[in-house]
Amino acid sequence: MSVSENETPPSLTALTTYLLSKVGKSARTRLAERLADHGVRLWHMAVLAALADFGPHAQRDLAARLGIDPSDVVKVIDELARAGQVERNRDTADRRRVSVTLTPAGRAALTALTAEATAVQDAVLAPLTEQERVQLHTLLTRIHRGG
Amino acid sequence: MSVSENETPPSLTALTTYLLSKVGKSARTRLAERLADHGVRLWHMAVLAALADFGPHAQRDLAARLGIDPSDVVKVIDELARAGQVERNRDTADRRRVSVTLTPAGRAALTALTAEATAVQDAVLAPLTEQERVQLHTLLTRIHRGG
DNA sequence: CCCAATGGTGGGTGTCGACCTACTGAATCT
DNA sequence: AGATTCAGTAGGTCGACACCCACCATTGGG
Repeated sequence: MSVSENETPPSLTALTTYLLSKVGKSARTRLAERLADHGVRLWHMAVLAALADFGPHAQRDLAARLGIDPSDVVKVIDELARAGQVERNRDTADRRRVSVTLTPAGRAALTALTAEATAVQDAVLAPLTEQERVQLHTLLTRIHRGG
Repeated sequence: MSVSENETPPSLTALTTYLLSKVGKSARTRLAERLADHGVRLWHMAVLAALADFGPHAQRDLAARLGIDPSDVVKVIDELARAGQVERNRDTADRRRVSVTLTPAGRAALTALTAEATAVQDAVLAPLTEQERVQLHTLLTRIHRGG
């Protein structure tokens, strides 16, 4: 039985693509696990964040902003509303639209979720110094905006 | 109708966790699409890479190295074998084991797939300078080894 | 006033990855 | 030889995610 079976093939680690997808997935998974303890998934947090940052949205606008299907937004909002973190109100001007608003409970939930995300971040970025973390964040931001 | 509905919530982009998972997913998805043109998925490439870098493996060892379930390795190897990129041979010493070997066709396939990965990489990392790409790769490598 | 377009809703589909179980043939231990 | 462990295999489950279509209420244009 050979000794070294733990190492990832260098052919893969040589590819930034691979590292990106691997590390990203690790971050994603860990975060998802933490969020699950709060009974939410990643999209719930994204919706709460969008509402906190930009105020009330029509559901259609939420879908556009977050890049998800409108019919999926419905389901996420359903669950957030059931948890009292979000409020649905028919738009008085255009009664087809539903305006979604963050409740105080929702804002509190977002704070808690953000704390979880930060915790995961500390764990994932443990091997890096403070300065390197900033560096990484800057690089990722550039990529994110550009692509 | 508000003007700015395209921006991602700052609450999210402030989290390296978020950027990591988002950018990582983007890389993953793009790569998967390219690989699909060759009729393979990510695991196929990983297996080919492992065989190229470390030589023949028992299927069990492949599973251990890549961190996937042995029963899933079977399916991947099935497909690679059907494509003639890999050879199954019973280990003469321990006839329970199946030694999996890379064929020349497999090596050629890996080269092609690596080229695709590099292409995706260029696209994803387009906003970065050469030096920054190296920087990013170094940081990711540290994280990958550490976590 | 009728018709087309729009926002929201419910339901269903397909893929993918991770996982789990039962079974086989072979090796190993006693 | 018998019992136990191990490698591989076939099969199914489950959750997440993305996507799609049909339907309803409403709006706005001709």
